[in-house]
Amino acid sequence: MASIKDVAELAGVSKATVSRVLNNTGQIKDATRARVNMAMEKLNYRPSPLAKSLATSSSNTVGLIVTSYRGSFFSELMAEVQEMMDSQEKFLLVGRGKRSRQSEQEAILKLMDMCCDGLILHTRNMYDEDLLDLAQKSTPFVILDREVKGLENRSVVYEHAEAGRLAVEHLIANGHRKIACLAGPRSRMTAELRYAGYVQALQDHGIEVDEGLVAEADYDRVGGREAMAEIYQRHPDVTAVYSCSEEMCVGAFDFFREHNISVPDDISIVSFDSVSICTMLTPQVTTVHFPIKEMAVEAAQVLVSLMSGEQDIQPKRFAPELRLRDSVRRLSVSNNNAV
Amino acid sequence: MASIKDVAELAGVSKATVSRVLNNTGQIKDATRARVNMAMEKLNYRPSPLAKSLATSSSNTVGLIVTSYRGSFFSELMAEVQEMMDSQEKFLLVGRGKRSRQSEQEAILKLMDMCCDGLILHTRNMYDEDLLDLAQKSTPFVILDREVKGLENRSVVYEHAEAGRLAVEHLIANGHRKIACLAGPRSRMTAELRYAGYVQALQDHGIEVDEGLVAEADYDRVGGREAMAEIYQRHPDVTAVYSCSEEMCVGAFDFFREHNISVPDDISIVSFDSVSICTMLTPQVTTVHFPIKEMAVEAAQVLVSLMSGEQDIQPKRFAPELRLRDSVRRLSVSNNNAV
DNA sequence: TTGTATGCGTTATCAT
DNA sequence: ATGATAACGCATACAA
Repeated sequence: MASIKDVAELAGVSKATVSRVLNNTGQIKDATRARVNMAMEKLNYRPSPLAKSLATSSSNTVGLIVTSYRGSFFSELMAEVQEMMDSQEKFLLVGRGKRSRQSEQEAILKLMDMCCDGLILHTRNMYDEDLLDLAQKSTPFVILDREVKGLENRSVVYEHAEAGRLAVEHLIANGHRKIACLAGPRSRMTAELRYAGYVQALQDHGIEVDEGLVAEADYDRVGGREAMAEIYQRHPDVTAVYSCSEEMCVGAFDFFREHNISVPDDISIVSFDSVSICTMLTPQVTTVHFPIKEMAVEAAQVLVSLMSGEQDIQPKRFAPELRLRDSVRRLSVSNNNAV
Repeated sequence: MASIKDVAELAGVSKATVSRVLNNTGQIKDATRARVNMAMEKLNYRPSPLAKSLATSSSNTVGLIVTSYRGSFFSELMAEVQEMMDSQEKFLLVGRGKRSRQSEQEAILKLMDMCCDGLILHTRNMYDEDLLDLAQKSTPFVILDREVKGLENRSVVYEHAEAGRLAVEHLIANGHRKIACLAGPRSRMTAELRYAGYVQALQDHGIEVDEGLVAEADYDRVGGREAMAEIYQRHPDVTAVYSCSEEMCVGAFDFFREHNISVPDDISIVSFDSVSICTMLTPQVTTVHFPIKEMAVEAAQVLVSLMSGEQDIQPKRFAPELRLRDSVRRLSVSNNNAV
């Protein structure tokens, strides 16, 4: 608990001088620098980040805000951001906006109170206007996986709709017409976009959208199983499913296992995927990859640029990519009872 | 950016009074309290946690230290701890000790510098003596998944060896004798214990330990696949495998898939598991469950008790539990070419 | 019930 | 090249 004062006394200099050697600022005689360093050593001195932050209104810290701490998706995101920040000697603070607009805003304020030098926002419930308001404050931030008009240069985005279209297109190209959709919660923009991609692909091929083939779940495993069950009950004749999250895909497999439905013989499936859970299933499932790691790194890099004062940044946009595996069967024309 | 001073002025009181209403301390006339609250409201006042921490040497914060941010194991741990701390209105700070003793110590010091009120340590490389030293300081902490002599009342432990024994015992009970072991890194105590359980079970049944059936990997998926390949090459006649981590189990399944080896027809497998990855595989694999979530909650609760000054706490001990599923086949006696 | 004054551990401005 | 000193925003012991 030695403070800068103790060091100063032991070294026979003033606090100011100690502060200078600490921060390598100003000109210091080698001899005194040595004395100061000795004193620090001897006292086992550790500067207080709290005091420093209070004095400078900065903290060598960046904040990451997410909606949940659960699952590999989050941990990979966090890991990538921290690793990027390691090179900047910055510490990562993470906060969680539960499921409400207000909660997310509070999390942000909390991190700002702690004087984070920058923020990465992977939030889901705040309004665009909230973000616009936030941009008025001085703390730089970048928005992960969301495009806000007016904040394009701070948004790291992914083409969810195009990704969904790609996935469903693949199913259609393989002769499928009765395609189920395991959709995410309507309230989430990205879920809406993924669903839009489904609709788009069907329309492109003149296939009517049948609401009975669509079921909504909370992006999670049990939700996926239940949604799959629901659809199967209504449409035992589905030949393929498009899953909007990897967890729901696992849930679908749970259902298939329980009912002895074989993939891809009895049913084909394509899923979104970000932490490769889909490659653990048997058979490995064909996916559209959502590159959360790369996006996290990009967000971190953009933030670093922002914090160092750069202005005109054009964050990379991430395009979807289809990863062909073994969960899609080509439907022979005879089986094809479509349009 | 309004400070307590601004509030005081606007309310026409002293800073001390504002501080009092802020912390609900002392006696305050309702009228003044109201004025102060109004002023806070009007100024959009937010107390600075930094200044508060500096003044009080506490922060309403607890620290969690882990070795890696990757994977569901970590995120579930973090999520559980945060949820427990929510009820205490405490914020969670998380730090990462990379892979060295020193790095872990630094992470701890860093969190202490931030004035964490308590620490949960899920570290792997620090020495027992380091922990003993740490106990001299005033910051309370609890050790997760490690038993340190002299710190039993701060250790939340799991019986890894017994868990391993249980798993292998199950294989043996089903007639297996040639049992491979996908072991974790020797350097990790828990890996060592899990391996010890393997040895114990074999010895209990008079089965000789064959080093050729054992391969070490880094607890991860690719490591598991490689280890499995290695063993298979040496011993194509293995009938069962004991996997010391769920990720390695996934890796083993990768190998099986590549070589058309069927579970449990061609080979049986039992694995450690903590975030239920093993239930995503086909067939679902029989596991010994490592209850990370429950242990995280227990650790958090013990820490809360510690922080509130309680002394004689006896943390719960966690016993292993076998979860029977579909990855183990009973070997008929005729197939049994063992001792 | 409220105010004054001091300290927490830094940085930073202004002298010297 | 170095020292004195005033912030930073809060808590708290002591007065009143």
